[in-house]
Amino acid sequence: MGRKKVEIKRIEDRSSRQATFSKRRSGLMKKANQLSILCDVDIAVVVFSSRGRLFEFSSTNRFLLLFPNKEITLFCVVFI
Amino acid sequence: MGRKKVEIKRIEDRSSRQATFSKRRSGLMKKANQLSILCDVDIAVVVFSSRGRLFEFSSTNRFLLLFPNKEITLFCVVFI
DNA sequence: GACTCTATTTATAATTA
DNA sequence: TTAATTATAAATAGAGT
Repeated sequence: MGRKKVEIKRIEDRSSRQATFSKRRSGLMKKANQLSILCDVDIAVVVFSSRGRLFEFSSTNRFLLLFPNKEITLFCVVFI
Repeated sequence: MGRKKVEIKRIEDRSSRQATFSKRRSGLMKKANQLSILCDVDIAVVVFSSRGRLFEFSSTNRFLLLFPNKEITLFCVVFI
């Protein structure tokens, strides 16, 4: 989906990896949102960066997203 | 990405919705897997169908996927 | 419902501003 | 560096099995 075919393995270059992370993370959340709407299903996506930053998507408040503290040593998605 | 542009709203036709769910769910999990590998991050995706079936992807065993029972009234993704 | 096919849309890698 | 641009790879809608 770009100028070149990309092999699916860890991107070693730091800035390339960061750029790809930003783009593809956005794409993943978009896809999750579309799927939840098109098919009327509940979806949660959680992504942890290597530095412990958390990115999440939830299609519904039927998921409780719990963030106990900023260190995020434990993170829960609870389906209620 | 298909023969026609699709508006992002609930697909009313049952079998079309089911077909799309199957295809796009597979696509979403694939994208999650690629992102986790390319960018070396941890990802969990949980999808609940309207009938309560659960589909999940986890890039790592740092996520504990807890299934208390088959009824799945409560489901947890725990980041450890 | 789950495959195959393929026209077409969409995502995105590399580049440029 | 952050934001567009654009050429190309990839996903997928619809049809047929």
